[in-house]
Parts: sequence; structure tokens; C-alpha cells
Amino acid sequence: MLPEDNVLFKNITAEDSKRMINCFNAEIKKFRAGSCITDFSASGDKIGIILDGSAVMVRYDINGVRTIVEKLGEQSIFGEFFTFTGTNRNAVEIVAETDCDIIYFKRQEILKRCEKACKCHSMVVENLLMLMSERSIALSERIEVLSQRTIEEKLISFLQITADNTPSGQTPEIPFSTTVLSDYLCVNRSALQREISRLKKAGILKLNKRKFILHHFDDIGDSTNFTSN
Amino acid sequence: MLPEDNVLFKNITAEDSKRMINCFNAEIKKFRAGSCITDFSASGDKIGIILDGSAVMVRYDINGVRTIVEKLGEQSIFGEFFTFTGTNRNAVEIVAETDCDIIYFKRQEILKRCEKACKCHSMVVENLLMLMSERSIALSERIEVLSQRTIEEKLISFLQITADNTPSGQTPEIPFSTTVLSDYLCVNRSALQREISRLKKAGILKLNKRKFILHHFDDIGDSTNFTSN
DNA sequence: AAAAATCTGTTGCAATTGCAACAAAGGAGA
DNA sequence: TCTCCTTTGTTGCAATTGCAACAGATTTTT
Repeated sequence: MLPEDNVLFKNITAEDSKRMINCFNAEIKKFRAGSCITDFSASGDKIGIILDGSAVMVRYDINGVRTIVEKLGEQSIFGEFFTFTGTNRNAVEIVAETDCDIIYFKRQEILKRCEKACKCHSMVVENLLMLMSERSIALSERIEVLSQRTIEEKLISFLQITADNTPSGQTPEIPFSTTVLSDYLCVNRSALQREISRLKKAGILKLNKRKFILHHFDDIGDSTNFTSN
Repeated sequence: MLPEDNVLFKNITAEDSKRMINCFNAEIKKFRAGSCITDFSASGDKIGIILDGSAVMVRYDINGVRTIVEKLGEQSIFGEFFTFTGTNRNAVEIVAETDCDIIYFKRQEILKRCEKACKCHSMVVENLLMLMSERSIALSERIEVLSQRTIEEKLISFLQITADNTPSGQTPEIPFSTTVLSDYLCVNRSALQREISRLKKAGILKLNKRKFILHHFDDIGDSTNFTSN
């Protein structure tokens, strides 16, 4: 994706966008799949936006237990400005899933009064506001999932939200492998597998590779019914 | 607190703030302790800020299980703009803990180009950005806690973050009763109580009413040690 | 194409957590 | 002060989840 096409410059002409990228001293960096994009130990207060590729924010606690904090796709933003980077008891990193192009801005550059009083400046700030709003909502969704009490509820909640966020006409898709999904739901992998198998046997979940259909179980009411066999 | 003293008007004179409160058509409402401030079913896209008092964002799922989503103190902001309001499978509400004064803004009023081109406008937007940043970090902290795998880890993580956020010189304090805390950590109350008792017996946690001291257990390394007796 | 590595799916067993029931302590209001 | 109600603290038992080990499937590398 062209740097000037990133979401921060929505509603701004390509010409102005290019000018601002200069004005902001933005940098573009490339990362290979699997490499660490940021480790939040010395990131300063840069704001990153993924132009191409995808990444995940992961945390390793002192026992080496991995948690997938967030999935970052194209146009996702990240930075210390938005993220609790944890105590010294754990390390938060952003790891490239695929090859990635990232554009970095300095937070002060975006926030400071533009000496040239460029009129597009406040549009950028508004765009940033919208991005942060979306991010807040995404974090809220994550909390919704994690606050479910059982693995089955976590899984269904996640699938439901994923399906709701899928454009109509498309088949919803789990953005992770099962192994990674278990680190996202913060549960044991084989216990998660057990629940997936149960839901499949009960006919509630159809799963083909990563594409899935979740049948409405609203009318069932009490999901513990499924656990009977 | 005076309406013009709210965080949205930081770095803006009282005079200008008052003018903008008019310009934005802000409303101030009072709520009694225990009453419902918002139920997110018809809140439109208003942004609320707590001027006085405290509240909690709660969710009830279809089985009536309660989750404390967020604790809101003075100067906290809330609104559909920031929050995943859930599927139709649950109800999210904000409930006043104490008597509350709330100021409401309409999102469009804050975001729209000010016809009078008032110069303070972009400062408000920047302040809003800072507030959202803080909120994102708070949500990240919540995810950090909920992503812990055991009750003991959830509890310690929560206490650690609470202690870290306490100004030095003050004794850290749990902002909830144990019963409510269990709904915040999304675990069973008596199971939580069991863990609290364990940590107290092990000398790691001192708890007096809601004030606590968490002794450094970094040097212990493996917290499962405490479970032995 | 073969070998290596990773991921999926399954299961028995152990550990943790939830549930229910109850006693004791603390607080609010009559 | 007494009563009622909520919260704290405890425990046995049941349900859920984690763990480990393994077989088969799938993907990647050589």
C-alpha cells in the first residue's frame, strides 16, 4: 500500500498526504515474517501503522507462557501510546506474521501545532481519533471474550464477534491457527480442542480449515446441554 | 467539580471553556447512587465525563452472570464511541456507585469543524486524544489481568498494577469489595477468597479492609510454591 | 520425493476452579 | 440496642481445565 493511502490520511488528497509525511518526518521500514517489529523496551513514543502484511502483539510472562494480545492487520495502528507495556514481569513484542511494511510517526509531530498551520493537520488528528476509537472498541471486544467464564463461552463469544465483524456475503474465518487461538483465548490448547470437537459433534459449529459457520444456539439457552455427550 | 474544570478542557482558560460548553450544547445530569446512568441501548453517540462521584460499567449475560467491565472514577470518560456494547446476548450498563454528576457532549459537536473556527477547538480534540490514550492503556491493563491463566496470577497481576498506579507515599487500595472484585477478575468468589487466604497465610499479601501491601515475590519465581500449604 | 517440523485431534489423569451451604463478622436502619 | 442484610471466610464435592503423551494430518524444507 502506498504510504499516503494509510488511514491516517483519510479525506486528505494524495498530494497533501505526501507533503505531511515529509512534514512529520515519517519513516518506512520493512520486516521479514517472524521478525520482531517492536519490543516496547525502547520504542519511545512512535506510532506505527501497518501498510502491508500482518502481525501479532504477543506477551511472554516470566514463565514463558505466551499470550496473543492483539491481531494487527493492514491499517492497524500500534504504539506505546496505546498499550500497557506491562510490568517488568513480562515482555510485550510485536512480531511480523508475514513480511511487513510499517510506517512510523512520532507522536509529538502529529500532536504539535503545525508551524505552517497546515489545514490538513486537524483532519489527521481527527483520523487518529477515529482509529483510537476503533481500537478501544476492539479492546473492549477482547475483554468481552476474556471475561467469559468457561472455554466454551470464550470460544463462542469470539466466534460470534468474528462473524459479526465479517462483511455479509463472506464466510467468517478464524484469523489464527487453533494453537495460536488458544493463546489468544488464554486457555490450554487441548482443552480448547476438546470444546471445538464437542461443538462440532453437537452440530453447532461447522469448521473447514479456518472458515466456520456458527449455528444460532440462542434458542437453546443453556449451553451446558452440549456437554452431555 | 465545575464543568469547565473537566479534563477535556485542560490547557484552556475557564472563560473559553464555558463558551465551548455552550457551543457544544453540553448537558449536565445528576444521578443517585445505585441508579443506571446509561444502558447503551439508546445512548446515541454521546460522550460522558464524570464530574463528581464514581460508577462501574457492568455487563449481565443471558444467564445473569455479572461482569465488572470497568471502574469509572472522577474525570473518567465513557460512551458508545469507546465501548463494545456487545451482541444482543448481553446488556452493558453504567451504574452509579455514589451520587454522580455527569457532563455529556455529542461526538459530532466535538469533531465537527467549528463554524467560528475557535482556536481552542483543536486543543479539545487533542485532550480527547490523550483521554482515549489513557483509556486504551487502562483497557490493556485489564486484558493483562484477564489473560493470566490462574486465579492467583489474575489476583497478583491486578494488585501489582493497582500498586504501581498508586502515588508513592499512599497505601494501595483495592477499589472494590471482594465480591465485586471476583466479578472484575471473572472468577468465582469463594475460589478467589481461597487464593486471598492462601497469599495471606504465605505472608505475601497483607490486607486491611481494602488497603493492601503486596510483598515482592519476584525472588520466589514460581508462585505454585505457595499452593503447597 | 523424502525428511523434518508443525499443527490437529484424542485421551487419561491431576490440578484448579466452581458451586453450594454454612458460620461469623460487619453495617445499616428501626 | 436489636434486627436484618450484606459481606467475609471456610470447606467438601463436582465440574472444568490443564498437562502430558501420542498418532495422524498437513505444511515446509531439503
